[in-house]
Amino acid sequence: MRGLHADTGYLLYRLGLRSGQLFNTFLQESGLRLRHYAVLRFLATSDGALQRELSAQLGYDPSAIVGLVDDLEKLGFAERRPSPDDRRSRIVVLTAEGRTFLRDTDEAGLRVTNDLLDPLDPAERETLHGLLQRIVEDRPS
Amino acid sequence: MRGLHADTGYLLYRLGLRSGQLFNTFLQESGLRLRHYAVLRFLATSDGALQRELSAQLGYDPSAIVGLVDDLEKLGFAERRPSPDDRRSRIVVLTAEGRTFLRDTDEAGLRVTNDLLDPLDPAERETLHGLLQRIVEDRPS
DNA sequence: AGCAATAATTGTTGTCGTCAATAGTTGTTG
DNA sequence: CAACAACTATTGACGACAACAATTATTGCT
Repeated sequence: MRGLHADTGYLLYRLGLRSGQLFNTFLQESGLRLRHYAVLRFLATSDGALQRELSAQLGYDPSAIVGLVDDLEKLGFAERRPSPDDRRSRIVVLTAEGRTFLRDTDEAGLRVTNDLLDPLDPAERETLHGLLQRIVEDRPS
Repeated sequence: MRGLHADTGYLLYRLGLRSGQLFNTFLQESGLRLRHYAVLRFLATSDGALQRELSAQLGYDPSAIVGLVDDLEKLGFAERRPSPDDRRSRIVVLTAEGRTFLRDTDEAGLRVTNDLLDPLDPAERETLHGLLQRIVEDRPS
């Protein structure tokens, strides 16, 4: 019988852990963690999102979003604005500082990924990326 | 700027989480978790391993191994034996019950992985597996 | 004999995910 | 239009989990 190392699902699990660790150590100096970074980058694409949208799109619990946005507000990278349509909702938007931060750390983030994918050549990375994306998109969460 | 979803490292992180969750829910009924299962399957290949070997090979902290082996012993799936060479070390071996458990759950485990990789055809799964294995083997931990 | 290194263990800390509960607001419908 | 159900953000609690530091017993070195 072969070890669990041979199973693709387990490989994904192990690599996911390692990837998360790499990202977190890279973000450490800025006081953020991976989840903050994910929120920031999502905000950069959407230009304003309700917290429940962040929750749904990123797969984090609504209660987790609260703390993340709190932290980002404290750092001045994002802010909550009242929704004109619904007074229950808050619209979270990226600030100018947040945008600057993203631009400054963009290449550093890519370097982390490049480091992880070191043993693969560019074509293989492209292949891997495509396969992973197909799996993710199959059942979004 | 594209969202973090587009980054391969982040995709790995997200899929790793999902894969771990799937495995854990599958193992739930047996009272085990993913890490227990990894230990069991490693023991099945090696027929006896020191705890520090489990730690090194599986990438878990030595202190984590203690609890895992404790649980496996309580369930009767593994046991600690004194090492004849070194009284500090314990040799962890799979019991007959542990072997039976592995045989019974083997196909269920494969089904979990198949479920996760549903959108990929067999050739693509092989490709993905090969790429992931290359990354894992590059810097084992 | 003395001292550094090692194996297993314990304890601590911070993060994470999930779930329950609440306050305020909106939508529905009887 | 009044009562009630559903929704939004928030708070709080709990267990699972990973990463580290510290401890004990043992071994190897010299």
